[in-house]
Amino acid sequence: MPVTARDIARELGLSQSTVSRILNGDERHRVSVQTRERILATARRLDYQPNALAQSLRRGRTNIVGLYTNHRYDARNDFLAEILGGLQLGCACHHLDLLLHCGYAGRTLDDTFNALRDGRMDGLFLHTAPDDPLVARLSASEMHVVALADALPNLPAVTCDDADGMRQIIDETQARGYRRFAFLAPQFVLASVERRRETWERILREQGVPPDAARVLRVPIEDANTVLEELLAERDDRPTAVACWNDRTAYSLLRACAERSIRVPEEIAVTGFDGFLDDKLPARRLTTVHCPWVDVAVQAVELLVRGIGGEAIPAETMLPVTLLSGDTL
Amino acid sequence: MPVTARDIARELGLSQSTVSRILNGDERHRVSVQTRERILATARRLDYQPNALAQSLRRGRTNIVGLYTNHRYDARNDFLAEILGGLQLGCACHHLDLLLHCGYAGRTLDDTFNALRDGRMDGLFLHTAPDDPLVARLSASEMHVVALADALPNLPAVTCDDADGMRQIIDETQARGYRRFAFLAPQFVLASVERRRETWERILREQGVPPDAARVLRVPIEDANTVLEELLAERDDRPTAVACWNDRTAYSLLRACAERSIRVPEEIAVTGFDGFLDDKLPARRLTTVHCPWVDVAVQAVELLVRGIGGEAIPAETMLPVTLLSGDTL
DNA sequence: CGTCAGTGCGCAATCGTATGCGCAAATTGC
DNA sequence: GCAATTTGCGCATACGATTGCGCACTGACG
Repeated sequence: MPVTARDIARELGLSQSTVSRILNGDERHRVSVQTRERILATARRLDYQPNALAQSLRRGRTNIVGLYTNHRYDARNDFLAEILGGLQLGCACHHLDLLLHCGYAGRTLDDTFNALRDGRMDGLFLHTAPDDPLVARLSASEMHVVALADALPNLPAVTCDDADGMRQIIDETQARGYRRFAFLAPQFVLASVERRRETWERILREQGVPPDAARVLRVPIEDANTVLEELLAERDDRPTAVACWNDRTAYSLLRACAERSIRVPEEIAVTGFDGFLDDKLPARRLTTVHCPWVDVAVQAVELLVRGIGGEAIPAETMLPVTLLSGDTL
Repeated sequence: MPVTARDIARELGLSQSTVSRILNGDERHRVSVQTRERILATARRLDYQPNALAQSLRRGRTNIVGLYTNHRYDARNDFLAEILGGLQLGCACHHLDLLLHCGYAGRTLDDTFNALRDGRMDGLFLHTAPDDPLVARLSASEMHVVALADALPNLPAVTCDDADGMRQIIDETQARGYRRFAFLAPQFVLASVERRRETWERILREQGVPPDAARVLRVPIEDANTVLEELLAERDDRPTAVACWNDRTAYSLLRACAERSIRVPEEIAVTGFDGFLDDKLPARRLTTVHCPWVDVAVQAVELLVRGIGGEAIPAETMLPVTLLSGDTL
């Protein structure tokens, strides 16, 4: 059995409340120096560790923040790894720990929502689709929430300036004289991706590119190859500049090109988005946009902490991105 | 303010204990059907959600398990991503959530240890070095712990059969006639890596390979290139078959070879270890050993749950690995 | 009519800590 | 020497749930 504050009190013939006050350094409560020392010594000797549950229950504060995402953690999703690393960094600064909600199969929306508001955490980071019903439930609740990477309705968010990144890619692509374009988007909906796509479409339209020379293709996350090969199999009006929604998709495309002996960037230009993949991979250096996801997460922690502290926090915090020039454009 | 069980009781003129029993489906406590219905209806109407902290405090069970690792979560560490995905899967089956301990700068060993035993979690997954002082502290404590991927002294572990994987690699390498060997190990100590290295050294020794034809090189995790280039710069007795401790290191080596126009596998054979990196990367197919880290994590959850339930659990659970044949050997 | 089983529910302690308030003893002030 | 203050600490309750035990009432049965 763990040692409690009451054990210390009993041992010294004091009351539990006095022990508690000493251990918390309560200045308003006067205690003799000897008593203080005895309490501290005994606590050390008995290897006392306050019960965090009892403290949280009483204080109304757990020092735990949660992360909910509808995506899977795996090696394919290096984005989440970056976010997680950043959250860990940020949380460490504020002595917070991070609770990952593990949704079980057959859970309902209510189950999930309830698990997120049962008092175990002070605040929540959210990464999901804008139409996830959870978003509405959470924004209507008392919960402190910060959305990560993608803006969500009625919730504060920390994002990257995707639109600017996409603009830089297009400028560069146009400057090099490419004229037939494609954008590879995922099949699921992410606000940031849609923002990139919209920017891409708008700029090309503004520059007078005809609609049939600016195609958007939806790529399934698990099996990208089919779509990519169909794309490359086209003979005559195959796109010459393909902007991919993320680096992984770009790498898949590069591989497909290599297999068909299509020269990059001579015959086709390829660009990615994210820019955190290890450049030590035995791959060519991809032209991409670096999104500072670690910083995004760190910022998000700052905001959530301020939100929990009662401050108002800005609706959207957008971090700048930078173009990484490789040799695929 | 959240609704409590007392609120429901007050609303209905009942006692809080009756409300609690109904909501927990306590069969031994007889209650009229009408009362039961009224309680359930009111709970629904008031959108009641029991406070998890109070429940945990009383029940002595939090349904939270922790993960402690001394490594960073980031895109370079896809191993952790796999583990995390597996833990999430396993936890979901048992309605557990996962608490990531975020160590803050300047924390002492005691701080960390105390944070792990303050009652917030029922058990812990551990991934660290065998000489981490935390290991001894934890194995001496009452905490339920399962080590992940690497065996740790006096703690149950779930691992992969690295030795067998390494044996398969060596058999294949020898069969193809390579005669000068090197093993690339990381600079930090991981039990599983040392096991791979020992197997590698032992088998080569058994097969009569002279010691100077079986070299072990320690590679710094952050800057592998220097070591790799020194290795490749050697002219005459450069190794012809290099076994890397993981896939990332192997990919780095492949890249270094490509830059120096060294043909793989004609001039040098390269093998990896882990086998979960996306084969959609624009890289050649690496010969490697697939370690089922997701399954390892899922197994670990099963064991931890049984340990928490009071069952004795086996000291080491070793999962089989499989050789993935690429074209680099 | 007394008893006994069964029904329906509440009292109160407990988990371990935090904290407002009060009270006795010691000290000070005049 | 008496009041006023200060020192040093404990009582009791709260946080929100779980749970052993007991009590009142009802109906049945002999």
